[in-house]
Amino acid sequence: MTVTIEDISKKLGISISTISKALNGYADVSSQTRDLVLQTAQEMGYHPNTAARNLRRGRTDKIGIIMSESIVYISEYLAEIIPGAALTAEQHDTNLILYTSVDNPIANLTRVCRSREVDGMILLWSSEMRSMIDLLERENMPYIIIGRRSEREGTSYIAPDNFAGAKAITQHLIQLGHDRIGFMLRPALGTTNVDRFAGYRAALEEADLPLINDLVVDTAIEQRSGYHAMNTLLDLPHPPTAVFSFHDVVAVDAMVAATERGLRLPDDISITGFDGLRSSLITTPRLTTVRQPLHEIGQRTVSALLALVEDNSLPPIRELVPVQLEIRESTASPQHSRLLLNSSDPHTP
Amino acid sequence: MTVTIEDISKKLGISISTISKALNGYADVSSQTRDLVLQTAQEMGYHPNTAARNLRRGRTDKIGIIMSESIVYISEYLAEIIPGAALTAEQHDTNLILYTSVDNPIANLTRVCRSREVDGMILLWSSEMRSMIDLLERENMPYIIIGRRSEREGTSYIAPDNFAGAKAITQHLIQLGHDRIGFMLRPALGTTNVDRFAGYRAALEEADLPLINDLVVDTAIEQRSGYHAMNTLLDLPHPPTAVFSFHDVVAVDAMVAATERGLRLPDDISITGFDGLRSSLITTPRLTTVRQPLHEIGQRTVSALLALVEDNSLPPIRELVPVQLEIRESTASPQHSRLLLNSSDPHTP
DNA sequence: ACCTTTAGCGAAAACGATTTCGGTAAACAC
DNA sequence: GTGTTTACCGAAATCGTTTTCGCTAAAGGT
Repeated sequence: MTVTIEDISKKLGISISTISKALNGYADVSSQTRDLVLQTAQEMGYHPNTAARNLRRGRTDKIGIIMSESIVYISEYLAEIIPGAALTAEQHDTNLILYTSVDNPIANLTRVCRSREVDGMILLWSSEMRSMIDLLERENMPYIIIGRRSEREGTSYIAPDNFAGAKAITQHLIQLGHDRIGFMLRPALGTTNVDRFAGYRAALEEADLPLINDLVVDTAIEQRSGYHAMNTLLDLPHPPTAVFSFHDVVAVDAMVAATERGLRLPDDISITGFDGLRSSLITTPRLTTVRQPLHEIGQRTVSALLALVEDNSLPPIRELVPVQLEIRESTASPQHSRLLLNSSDPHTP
Repeated sequence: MTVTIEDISKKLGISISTISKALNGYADVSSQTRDLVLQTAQEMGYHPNTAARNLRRGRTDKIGIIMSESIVYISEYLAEIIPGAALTAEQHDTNLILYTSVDNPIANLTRVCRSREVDGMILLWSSEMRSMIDLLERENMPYIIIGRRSEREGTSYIAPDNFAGAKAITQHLIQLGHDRIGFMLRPALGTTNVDRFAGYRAALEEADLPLINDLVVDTAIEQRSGYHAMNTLLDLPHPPTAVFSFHDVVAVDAMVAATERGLRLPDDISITGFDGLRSSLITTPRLTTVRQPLHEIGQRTVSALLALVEDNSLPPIRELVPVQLEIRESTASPQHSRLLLNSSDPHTP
């Protein structure tokens, strides 16, 4: 059925070892036999059996990417990261294996490590991140965190520059004339949340604007949490004229809430997103946002991980990838905002 | 480092073969030693080496999904299919390997087949589909097409019921009172295009409405092709009052074109999508569309493929998955459409 | 003419599991 | 007491590679 190295050996009357060496570019084989072997292998359609090769070499040329149940559904984000990662992997003769750890992530990851199924692991955000890293360290499995800065010593990551992005978009709002700018947190997202909030705060500080606690509200991962957060802000006696949403999806919810209250976008209230997903392009008005180069993040993550696979004693790789402010139509000057004229009753503007 | 079956053997003073048999549930091992082995394996954190097991069993417990360069970027669609597939695979102790065949799909797929890297293959739409199938047949590799009906004899597929969906959404427009309904084709998509167009035509026929050739326009895969198609329709001396877009992304483009011409949605013109992607939910107004159960399609595809892996002599598996009409705010009665009042000059309604 | 290097090749040992086949001892049949 | 079954176990073959090590013959050095 499938052609093995032995088939070539028999056909050519050359030993198996020489065949293998010819195919793998060893020096102790004459160029004459090498050419013969190469050509015959090609003709016979020979490709080395993956399992046998992996077993002998102790290497699989596969890297895994593990996603927790919740992130499986954050599809827009993944949908851009993963192609970037897969394409880059393939350029290095490596493939991507998808792991979804629904029931028991740690047990699953343990199996993957101990069965030596992959050479390295990409970690997406997960609530079990800490114990996953513990495990990977114990098992001496190379890994890298994608899309999220980690403060843990020795870990590698490729993440967007959330601080710079958040600062830039806040400055944009300030330049438009806003001085009451809401911020929608996402505490569950750890350093991502910390950094974006820090960028927001830094921009306010530099402009000598106060940080107003009432204008900072939480959002959760569940659906439509941006809708509720927006309503909370608009219920304030003195609501903001601009809102920096933690990310695009939340911003879309927020736009719905604002529109339902009869507010005009962006004249009455400016709303921004973050991440630059496709969603941000098809709202009306289109969202001003910060675009993460997700495709590039996927690429660089794989490159970095493969470097770690080559040499696991490398110092940790930690990169913040520059992001891009995308000014669109969801932000404007607050000068004609009805929220300013009659701020005590935003329900009937 | 990693614990092998031999380590257990030495520790317990039991032969390797007995260990293996205990682990794999063979009958000729006493329940006493079985328990002992199982417990010891657990304690030692033993997991069988994947490569060794694959080599011996001639099976990898991996299935591949191959996507062509172009589809890599159709992210919203993939983003729902793939999680469904990955989750289901994992429930069957199988994992998904992602292949992106950029430069040379056939060479890539050949390698995957001949190196026996996977047990089966999922095929997404690709322009090279035909030669891929030829190859898979030759190599006797189980495969299934996802998301697209195939007319080729002997092939298996899981696809949405495009005909029924298209018919339902056209009937919805007819019931609203439209009698000039545009249709945006996507000839590149083969049977998908054929079926959706057939559904459209069937609905017209049943309602005794004529099929008007001018109202049927092409769209291509490139960006914004829906924008141009919409303009073509609106430039007609007698434009349609409703447009059935081939899919949601095209519909979004079409909405932009209509809005730019000062038309009100849905009063002046009704626009529908197809597929029910996230995009369709966040436009203003939200798109009436046909929702494909993408997650379920992913699940069923994997289940079917695994069945074929078990027994490749099975008759082909061909399923059309029911779809769901989602009526939202982008469609309405044409009774107040300005396109009807002044149909010769839609530019200045 | 003798010793040393070099080029090219093949035998054989891994890699870590699964699975076949035969063997032993106890249980059973008669 | 002999023959047969049964329950349990282990030796060894096997999957298809890679890689080490030794061998032969030719080439080179003096």
